Amino acid sequence: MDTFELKKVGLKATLPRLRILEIMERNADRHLSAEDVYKALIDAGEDVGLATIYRVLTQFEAAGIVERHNFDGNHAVFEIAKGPHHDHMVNVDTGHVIEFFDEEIEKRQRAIVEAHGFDLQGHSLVLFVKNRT
Amino acid sequence: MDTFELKKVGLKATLPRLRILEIMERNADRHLSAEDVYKALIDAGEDVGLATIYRVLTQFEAAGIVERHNFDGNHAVFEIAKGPHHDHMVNVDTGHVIEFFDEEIEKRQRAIVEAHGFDLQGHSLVLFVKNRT
DNA sequence: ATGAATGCAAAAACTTTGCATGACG
DNA sequence: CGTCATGCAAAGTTTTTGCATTCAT
Repeated sequence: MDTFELKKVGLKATLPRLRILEIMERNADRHLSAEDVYKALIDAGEDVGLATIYRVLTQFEAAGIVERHNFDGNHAVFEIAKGPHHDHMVNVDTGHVIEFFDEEIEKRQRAIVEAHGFDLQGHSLVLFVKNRT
Repeated sequence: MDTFELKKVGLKATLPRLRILEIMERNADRHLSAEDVYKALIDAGEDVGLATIYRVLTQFEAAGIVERHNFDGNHAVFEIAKGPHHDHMVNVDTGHVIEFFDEEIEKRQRAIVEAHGFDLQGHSLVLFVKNRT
């Protein structure tokens, strides 16, 4: 049960939160918008409000349970925070999202930030790609 | 005069477009929202509509005159497309944006995309940093 | 029991669009 | 002059908020 997962981060184990967490886990390989989660729950016969999805996903983000991304500037998508950090490649033809990790890039980022006298808090890297013709 | 700059990319040299281009050039070191540009023009006594700012900035983007960024997911900012490509560092304490370029990162990006069998169309890299305490 | 969480509807924030008028080439 | 661009206002999207009710502990 995910109940413990929620209590662990100080969130009451309410039904909507459990359902949303289930959806996110069941779609661990995808990036879902708030609307996507909402539709999935409505389709499953749950009685939930879109506002709750937004509120809960924001709480999950703060708790480190999910990550929020803005691949396009129009709407946010969420993915469950599974294991190690990774960045994303978006296929502009299909919309598909591919995950990748490159230690070299991570290392350079840290070096650059150091050199400017800052601490790195986080980063967002998205590569926009096309199928090779 | 910027008239030629506009005609060069196939845009009629209208007054609003010239004014907007001026603002962008005068603030080449900043990242302005559509609202910022709008206010600057209103303050300068120009009679312009916010819708025009959005339309023109979108055209400028398509023409390669400006670049659009989404540092946060809430609103777009624009900067004049000056010289060579660069990425951005956002100071989360102050909101300041610092530009940087790293050939190593660029190179790795190309290599990663190659390895996945794609063509790189573009990328978005933002480092979120904090003042060292 | 009691404070937190929810659903609904309304509002907010940003951006786009329809249309009549006005400006560019 | 014909067309394209503009301003205004209205509509569209996505996300947030207020409030009465319900739920978890």
